[in-house]
Amino acid sequence: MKNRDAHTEGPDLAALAALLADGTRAAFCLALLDGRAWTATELARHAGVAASTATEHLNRLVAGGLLAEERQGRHRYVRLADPATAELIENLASLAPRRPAPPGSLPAVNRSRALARARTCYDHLAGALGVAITESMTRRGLLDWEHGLTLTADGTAWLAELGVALPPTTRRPAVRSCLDWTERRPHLAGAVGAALCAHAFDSGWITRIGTGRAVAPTAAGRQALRERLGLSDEFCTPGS
Amino acid sequence: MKNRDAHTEGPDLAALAALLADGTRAAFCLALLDGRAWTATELARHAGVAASTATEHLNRLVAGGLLAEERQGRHRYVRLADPATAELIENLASLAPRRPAPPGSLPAVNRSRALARARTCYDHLAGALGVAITESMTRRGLLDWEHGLTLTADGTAWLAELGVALPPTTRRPAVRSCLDWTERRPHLAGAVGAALCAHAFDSGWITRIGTGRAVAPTAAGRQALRERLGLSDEFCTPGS
DNA sequence: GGGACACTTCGACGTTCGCCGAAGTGTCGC
DNA sequence: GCGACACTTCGGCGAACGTCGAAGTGTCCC
Repeated sequence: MKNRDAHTEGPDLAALAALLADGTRAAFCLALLDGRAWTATELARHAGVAASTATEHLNRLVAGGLLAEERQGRHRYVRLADPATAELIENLASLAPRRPAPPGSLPAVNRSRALARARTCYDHLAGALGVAITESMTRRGLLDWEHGLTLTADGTAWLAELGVALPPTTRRPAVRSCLDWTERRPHLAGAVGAALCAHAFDSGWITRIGTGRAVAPTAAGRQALRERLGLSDEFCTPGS
Repeated sequence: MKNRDAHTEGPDLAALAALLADGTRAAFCLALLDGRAWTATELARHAGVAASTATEHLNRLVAGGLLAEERQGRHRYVRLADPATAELIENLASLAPRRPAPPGSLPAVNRSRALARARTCYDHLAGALGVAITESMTRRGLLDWEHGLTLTADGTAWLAELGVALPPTTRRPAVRSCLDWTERRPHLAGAVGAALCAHAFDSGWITRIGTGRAVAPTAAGRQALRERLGLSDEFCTPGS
């Protein structure tokens, strides 16, 4: 009989990691990083598996606490359970090895490029656009990284001037650095990152591309980003 | 043939999670969160597996990039690859379900209590002591959480007065919040958290308990923590 | 030089898991 | 009320994985 010190009370790391240690379940979680709710059938199609397979995987992810579900008639909607879960998926994604592009698939390459340009990372902006916004805010003194990441007084005023509504003080950090796994540089997350992203959608600055989590700035958005943050059009044009 | 949108270019989340989705490999990684290097035999004993099993698991963890290895004679030492890996394990541990204590095992309960009181969390202090230090620094205006976690000017001066050497500006965040999985409240991580922990060891304020990652303050440490941070003795006494 | 120690390799074994199709249930819309 | 749709349940199948012991290799110390 083994004497297993390792299995005393503590976090069951293996149980949590096992939830994500499967290509289909991982694909579901990455898809849900767009912040929206998907139906079981949508996720099955996205991952290329049978509906029965999708049901079984979703049951495990919900039971394990990573997803939350909601029934509407004959549809089963699921979403990531909470921001902490999204942050975990983001962290894992930033450290995970990259899967190479399948050779010769132009649609797939275009999708990857669109994701790299601009996407939602659960509830904030990511991709080259998200990183550019973060760097511009830093240059303009709205964010300060020197003694930890903080929103400066200028930053608070700037958000108020934009009409960005921050939620009342919560347990959630106001600003958080999120390592962008396509750009390999940080973009802004946390409550401020989420509020800025919501504002960008609400103001019609950005719009979704297709059904994925890629987004693109609109003409009004390009103008606003140029005026408010001095971003050049390179971050704002559709790629070729 | 399936049409798997999900398997286009992107992070291979499942491959990374699979590295940790096993009780033995998870136990290795949690043990290595003490920040030290362990030999293969020590890890095998800790996890209660045969040496051959340990070798095979370590090979996978090294190949997967989570561990780094070093040979010294007939000993194979391994450690966590870098702070980013440690942070990932910490994040997973804080969200993982808790494994209940085995019934009636007094040694195991004592080990859990010791870990909850004070331990190293890779390179910074965790447990009730780590959380208390963080809360006291916040009360005294050395840390500010309101617009993102930042070390204040008072905090920088305080560290200088203590003789805590901060590394030159690096890519690593100066301060980072780490959710303590025993206390369920945040403790201080990042470069400042690491420097404070190193100072506590160097100054003889804390000492390791046995071979695990539990630590305990010394008499000198208790006095220093009382004088410098106003911590009461409840955080500093060995449990009963 | 030889014995002990730390670790590795590999084949065998048992278990677990992902997948699917078929049959079923619950919901909607005509 | 019935057909279509979304989803679920379950048994079967094949693959993958963790474990170990035995045999082996490399290192140390007497």
